[in-house]
Amino acid sequence: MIPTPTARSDRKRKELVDAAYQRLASAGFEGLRTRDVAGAVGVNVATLHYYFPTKEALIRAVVGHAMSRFASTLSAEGTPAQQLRAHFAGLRRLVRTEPQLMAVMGELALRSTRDPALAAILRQGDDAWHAWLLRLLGPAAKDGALPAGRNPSDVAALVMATLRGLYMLPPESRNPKRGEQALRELERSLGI
Amino acid sequence: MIPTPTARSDRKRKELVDAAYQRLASAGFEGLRTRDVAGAVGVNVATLHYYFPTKEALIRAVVGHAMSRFASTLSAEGTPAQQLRAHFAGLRRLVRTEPQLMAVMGELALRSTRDPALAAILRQGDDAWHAWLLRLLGPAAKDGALPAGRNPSDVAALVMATLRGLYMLPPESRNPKRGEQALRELERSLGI
Amino acid sequence: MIPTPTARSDRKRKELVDAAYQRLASAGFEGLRTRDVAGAVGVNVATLHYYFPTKEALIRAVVGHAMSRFASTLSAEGTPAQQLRAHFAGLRRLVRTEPQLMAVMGELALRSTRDPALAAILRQGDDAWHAWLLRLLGPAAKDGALPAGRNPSDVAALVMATLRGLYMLPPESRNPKRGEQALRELERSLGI
Amino acid sequence: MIPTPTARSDRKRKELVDAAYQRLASAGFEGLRTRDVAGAVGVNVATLHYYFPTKEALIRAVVGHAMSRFASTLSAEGTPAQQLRAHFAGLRRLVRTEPQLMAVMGELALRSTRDPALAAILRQGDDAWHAWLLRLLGPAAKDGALPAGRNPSDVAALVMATLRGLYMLPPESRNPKRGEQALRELERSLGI
DNA sequence: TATGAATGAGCATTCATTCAT
DNA sequence: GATGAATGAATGCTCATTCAT
Repeated sequence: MIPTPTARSDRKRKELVDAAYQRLASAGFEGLRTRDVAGAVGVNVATLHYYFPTKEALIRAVVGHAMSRFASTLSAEGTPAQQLRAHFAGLRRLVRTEPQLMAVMGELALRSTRDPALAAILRQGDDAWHAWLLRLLGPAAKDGALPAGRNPSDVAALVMATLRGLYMLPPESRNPKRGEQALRELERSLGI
Repeated sequence: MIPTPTARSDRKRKELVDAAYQRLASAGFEGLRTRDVAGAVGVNVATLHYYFPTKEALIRAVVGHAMSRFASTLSAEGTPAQQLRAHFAGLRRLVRTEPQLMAVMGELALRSTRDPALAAILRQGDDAWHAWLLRLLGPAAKDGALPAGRNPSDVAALVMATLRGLYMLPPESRNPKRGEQALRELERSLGI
Repeated sequence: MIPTPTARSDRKRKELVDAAYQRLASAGFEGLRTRDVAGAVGVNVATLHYYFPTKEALIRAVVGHAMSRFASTLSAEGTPAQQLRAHFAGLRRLVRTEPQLMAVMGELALRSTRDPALAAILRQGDDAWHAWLLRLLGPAAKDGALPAGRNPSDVAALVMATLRGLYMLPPESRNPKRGEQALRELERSLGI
Repeated sequence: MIPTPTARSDRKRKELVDAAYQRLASAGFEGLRTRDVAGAVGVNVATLHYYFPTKEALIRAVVGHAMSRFASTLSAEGTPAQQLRAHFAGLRRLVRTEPQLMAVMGELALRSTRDPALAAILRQGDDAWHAWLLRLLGPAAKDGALPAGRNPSDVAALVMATLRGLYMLPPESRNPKRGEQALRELERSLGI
């Protein structure tokens, strides 16, 4: 089937968003240039502005893309314990197969200080993540899988903080082996 | 005593570094401008370049400043458990009294992807932090203060990852209450 | 009767010219954009370029439109004195009902410095206007309606200069009441 | 005497304003480019922006320059009739020696439709011009130099409208001889 | 030491124009 | 006839850096 004009146009939009996403991951907001993004897709800068009126609009689209990529990690099946394990495994895999995502999330998080709209979006994602973890940790607490006396909500917050610390800040800034250590220890403390 | 030329010169260097540090915290690398830094100190941009040949050189000095500020958190006295408690309390206080430091550390961490020299410096700090925690957690493990079977080195890595996640990424990107929850849970899990 | 393709095509051309005319009046050459003109008619910019190969061609058409609108003021009936009075009244009315025309004429006049072809067209209009006034003022001079010793050609030139000064330069640049004063005084000096 | 830095800086500012003034006269607002202005002075565009933060600021300075040039025509000595004659002669000379001024005034007048601040400035100039003419025409009316029954204020308004029509719209848009005719006739009607 | 003045290279954005469909 | 998509060449403005004084 020949793609309709709209479909082709949609594809180019996505290509541009993806190119911007890649550049944001590799160069940061500091080094994000519309010309580079356009060039990566093989089009003129003016074409980029045909699809996105401003750089800001492009960035918003990248934010949406990153958030949806991140959200995809939260879908799983099986028992709560299995899902939790799958979540950790999924993140590990994601970091290996698409390290850009975490770099982008880190950039977005840092930028949220100066961009209230972005902050709101990130907080929404944060809430969704917490709610999702809570659904898994609640039953685990009843089963006794979670050490007695631990509040599932607090545990979820701890898990999130740790995973952020591990993944949203680049491994280059740490001793490489320490990431694996921390993750293992976190899993152990959750009994998974 | 009248400050010698060198002493006065040193003071101006420090003023410039501090101004750059503040701007980096508030505007990020993305918004760091030499003119603003010079302006904050009340001197001409050209003067800034007299003290720091390039923007890069200024940034290096800021890195040094931030690292030494951070290292100062690691000095403490008392029993290991007391020191650990003091470390957490110190970080909490630091975040309140000098929130810029963590913002700067986050910016530096993200930048380390594109700046091997910076990455090396951050890794050194990381190692020092880990060693310092290990000195506190080792005895704790022997005392049984740490739950049985937990490897002090892994626990230290977990602590570091969590604190990074909590402090080096800005609170704007999270649900505000979740930070305190995570920190409490971390302390609880360490038995402090 | 269904309009033939050519008739429909002609109508669209006119719509575009009129839209360009309106934009020229309100935004000046400085702010005249082909996209805006096309948008005002509800068509794509490419469609505009189907009818007018270049922006210049569109402008030429606007010039023609403006000149013909202006020429329409010169048709009148009655005695010379009546016609002269009607001319003044017509201009007054025109300024009220179609202020764009004078704005456009002003823009064109200013542009004529850099556009010899336009200058030639305007001079033609100028000559026609002068000839027409002369036809009215000549008899008036013989009747003694014009003060003795006044050369009708010179008087016509004076009338034209004054009306240009009053109408082709926007009222915003003057004290508003001064326009009516000048016009009244001009009429009085002509004995009408 | 060696010019102080400020004096040299002032000179460059003036050079830039003058270059902008010339470009505005020759190319209009439509064709006014900061790069051209800078180039005419032999400096980089960035230098232009060192002196004038925005193009608008430069334009404001040009407005001030043009207004003061224009105001200089209003200073004269002698009897009212002599001054009036000198005013006309001065304008004639100005048009010959500095035709740019009138072109610029025309551009400013046209722009005043879209620039309220500019409109206010032009109206001030208009008021000053009217007041000045009134001071000359009032005595003339008493002397009987002005035909009986003519209101000096109205006559002044007529003079201004005519001179605007003659000078602020470029001669290219008219039959060249008509300008001189109109001016002569105006002078004759004023008895000078 | 300090600065006013200057700049090259670059940046996001604009705009008339083109062309395949 | 009409349009969505694309672009080359600007355009106003920025910024780290240089240099004569």
